[in-house]
Amino acid sequence: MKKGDHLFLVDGSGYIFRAYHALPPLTRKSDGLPVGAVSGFCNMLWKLLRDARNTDVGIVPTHFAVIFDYSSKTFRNELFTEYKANRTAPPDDLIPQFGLIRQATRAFDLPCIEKEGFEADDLIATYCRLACEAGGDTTIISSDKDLMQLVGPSVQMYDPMKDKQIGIAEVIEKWGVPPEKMIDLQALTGDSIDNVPGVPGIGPKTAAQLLEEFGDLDTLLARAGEIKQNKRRETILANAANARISRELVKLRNDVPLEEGLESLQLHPANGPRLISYLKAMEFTSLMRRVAETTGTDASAVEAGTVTVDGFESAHGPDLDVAPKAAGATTDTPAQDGKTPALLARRRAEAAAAQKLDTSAYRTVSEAQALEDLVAEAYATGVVGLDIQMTSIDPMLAEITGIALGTGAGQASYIPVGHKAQASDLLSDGATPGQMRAADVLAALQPLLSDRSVLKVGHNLKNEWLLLSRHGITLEAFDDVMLMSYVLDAGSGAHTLDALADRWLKHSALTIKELLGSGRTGIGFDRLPLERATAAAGEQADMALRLWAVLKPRLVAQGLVSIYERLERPLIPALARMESRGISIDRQMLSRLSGELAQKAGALEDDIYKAAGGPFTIGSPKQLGDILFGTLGLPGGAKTKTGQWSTSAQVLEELAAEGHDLPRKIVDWRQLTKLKSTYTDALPGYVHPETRRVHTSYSLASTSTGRLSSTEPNLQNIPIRTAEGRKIRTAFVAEDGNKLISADYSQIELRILAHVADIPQLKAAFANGDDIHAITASEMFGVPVEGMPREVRSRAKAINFGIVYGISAFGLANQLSIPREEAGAYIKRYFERFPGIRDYMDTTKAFCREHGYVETIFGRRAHYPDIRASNPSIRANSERAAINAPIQGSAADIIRRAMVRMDDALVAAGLPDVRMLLQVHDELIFEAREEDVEAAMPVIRTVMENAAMPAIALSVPLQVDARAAHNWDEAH
DNA sequence: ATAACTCCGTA
DNA sequence: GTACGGAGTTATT
Repeated sequence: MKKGDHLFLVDGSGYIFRAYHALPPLTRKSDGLPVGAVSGFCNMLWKLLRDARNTDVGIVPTHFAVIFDYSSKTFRNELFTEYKANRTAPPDDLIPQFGLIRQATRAFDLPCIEKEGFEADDLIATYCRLACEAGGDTTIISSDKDLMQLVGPSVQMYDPMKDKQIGIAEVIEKWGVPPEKMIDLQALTGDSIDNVPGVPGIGPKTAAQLLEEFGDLDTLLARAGEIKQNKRRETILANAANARISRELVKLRNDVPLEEGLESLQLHPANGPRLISYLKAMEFTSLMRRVAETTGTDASAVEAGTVTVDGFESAHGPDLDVAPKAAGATTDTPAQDGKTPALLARRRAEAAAAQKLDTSAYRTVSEAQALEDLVAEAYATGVVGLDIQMTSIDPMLAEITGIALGTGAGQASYIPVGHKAQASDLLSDGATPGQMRAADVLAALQPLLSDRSVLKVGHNLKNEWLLLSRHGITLEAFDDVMLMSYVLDAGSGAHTLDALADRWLKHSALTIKELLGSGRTGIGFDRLPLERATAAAGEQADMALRLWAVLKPRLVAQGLVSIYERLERPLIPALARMESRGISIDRQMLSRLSGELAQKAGALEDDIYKAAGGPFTIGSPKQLGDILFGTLGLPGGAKTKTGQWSTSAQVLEELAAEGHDLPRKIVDWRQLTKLKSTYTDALPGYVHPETRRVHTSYSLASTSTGRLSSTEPNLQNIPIRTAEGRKIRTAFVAEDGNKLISADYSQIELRILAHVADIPQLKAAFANGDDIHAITASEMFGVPVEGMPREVRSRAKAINFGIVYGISAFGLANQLSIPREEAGAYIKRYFERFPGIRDYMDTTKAFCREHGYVETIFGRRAHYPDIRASNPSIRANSERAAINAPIQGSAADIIRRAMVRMDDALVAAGLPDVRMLLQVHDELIFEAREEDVEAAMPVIRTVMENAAMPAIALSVPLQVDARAAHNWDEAH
């Protein structure tokens, strides 16, 4: 063991008792063997081994051991016969689990350590000392206070059930003394369960206070006479001997002679087949599935091992230790060289493409017994496809039409609940017969949907999540194939279910259009005959499940599991909650604004017609172009790609600057009509009939960079730049007694650029809180920051933005309205002053050319297949996008992390009523009761500013500005 | 009815 | 120069 290594020591015995009491009882299905604690233990080990990085530990171990008590007799009984004497025998259903847990440890291929005469705690103390001497760090997996004395600079504890780290600060917080005084504290308080006498009447608070005052136990006992409180002084004096004995009992021995040295605790890759063999024998289906996925083992090829059970009649009968009877899996060293998951992924893809999708076995479920059987089948499989058909694409408005569950390839069931008579049957509008009541179906499915041990696989499950939450059901344990595809293939190909089925299953699914028709003649899914509905909905659930089998191994093979699990999947509940909360708008104000805008636009229209010599459709660029550049003979500028004269704002502005009247009026008219049609007229139409609020929908998978997008309505493009536009923002308001809080990252993309390109001047400027554009201008033009002309700073600002967008001389020239040569000179100058930026751009382009994608600082990928295009213009487009994506995408990842943590952080801060409502790329908008606002703002800022941690320690600080007001305009 | 195009609102 | 979504017009189906 060496410096940088990290040893995990699991307190196995401690865990057994804790898990037994904390976790719900669980028995092996086939024979009723109690296995709750074993299951908890296995899940915990797997989590620590596979993704300790994703727990509060945040570290991947290099060494690992599980430590057990050998027996209840130890050297402490010689010191004090009554030690642990009043321990009662463990409960009957816990007894068989002791042996099973040791077997589990061996199945995990981990050292299982115990020693006669010593407690597990002594062994842990000894390994801690050895690791410390070797320069390594240690994490003790336990929350037992008896072990807290070991905590120090290189030793921490971790509570796996609460996902909480315990370091020096946490010990002090909990007990009021630092770890090295824990022994003295426990000597004073004693422990009734272990029969450690201590001093009667002294609890942790008093003990901490005494130790604070006297320093340590010996000093306290020597100077006990000085204690003012009579009773306390007397009991301490009378129990001094007990305190000293107690100290010996609680003090851990760190000199236990060990058979296994640190080197034998070195962690090696999981033995997939061996572990699966054990898990199969224990019938831990869902963990087995996860292990199989991750290690690239075909679980069906591994036979269940045998487990020995003491003190319990097992149907599996007695046998030796766990051992796979057949190592039928692909390899014994899965995941070791990275080839196996890739192989598995490829094999799965081939199998999926080869297997024809057969819908003939789909069933329609219309009675309680069949539904019950279906639920039982789902539990047995452990993973099901899920698709809910709704009456609207908007889950805030939709009712349930039917629910499809896929239980295996070609196996799906559809439970119709909301089908109505067919459209052709105009006379009856009643419900189709053969359907259960929605409420009964939901009640029957609720346990399954909320059960963490059964994985629900669907496509774009945010809608399902939101709909179910409206019915009081929390969807737990789900995977979303759309998000998996997005993580794997953002930038190359669509992520719709149809597209994925086409790509991976070589199956062309029925499109909505084919199924329901469209437009006037189209019907709703609820008008479909049950037979066709079953085929269509079953197919969706079936496809989702099959796609999962293809995409999950690909995630593993490409090392993208963490992105998916940290940055994508948890956003489903987070966004669903935001969408369902919605935001309040002032409809009166919008209607008043509409009137004003109409009046102003109308006045302009008259002027425009006069100047043009007659009425025409101002909104038609074609007609407008004809009039401006034909009839009126103004000098035309740019052309559009179809050869028309461009009438863009930029062209019109230039004409206006030359003294022409009409173009200015057109620009103004366009602005007014844009605001009216897109915002003041459209927004009220989105107010929900019941909540009276506007509920946007966020799309998680529609950008190439990782940003979200917002639709129906798009609340990410509400005006702000012009005074006229800002009025629209003031119509976004808080409820009475509440305020809106807007918190936005300041210059997050430039900060990320400074970090990834490692630019000393920019990093220093951000660290000092300087004006970044002024610093840039100063570097480039040699002008001092003090008294810098506005014009100089704003040029530098445009260049900074340009850099983030993958600058070109052409683009910068356009932006600044300067000749291209001048823009080119600026860029050259910029690269001279900041050579790191050019390096970043060159290496990013080269990386993208080599791999076909670029990565954010967290490892999210964005693909640019055109990066190798022979057409220079297409290639250059991809290059700029590739330069921008890591920056824009990293910023998107950071705010995603903040959003994932936000609700919990607010609850933990005692602010459960503060609601996150909107995200606008670098801004989050909340609604809070007025009395909560002051407390909420620092919590929000802290979560946002620390969102990159602990995964990435940015070399530049993040800064968040937060403001509260009654409306969005004033809050921003 | 749908698609393409142009324009413009945001970060 | 990056990333989006939506409205309106026009041409096509």
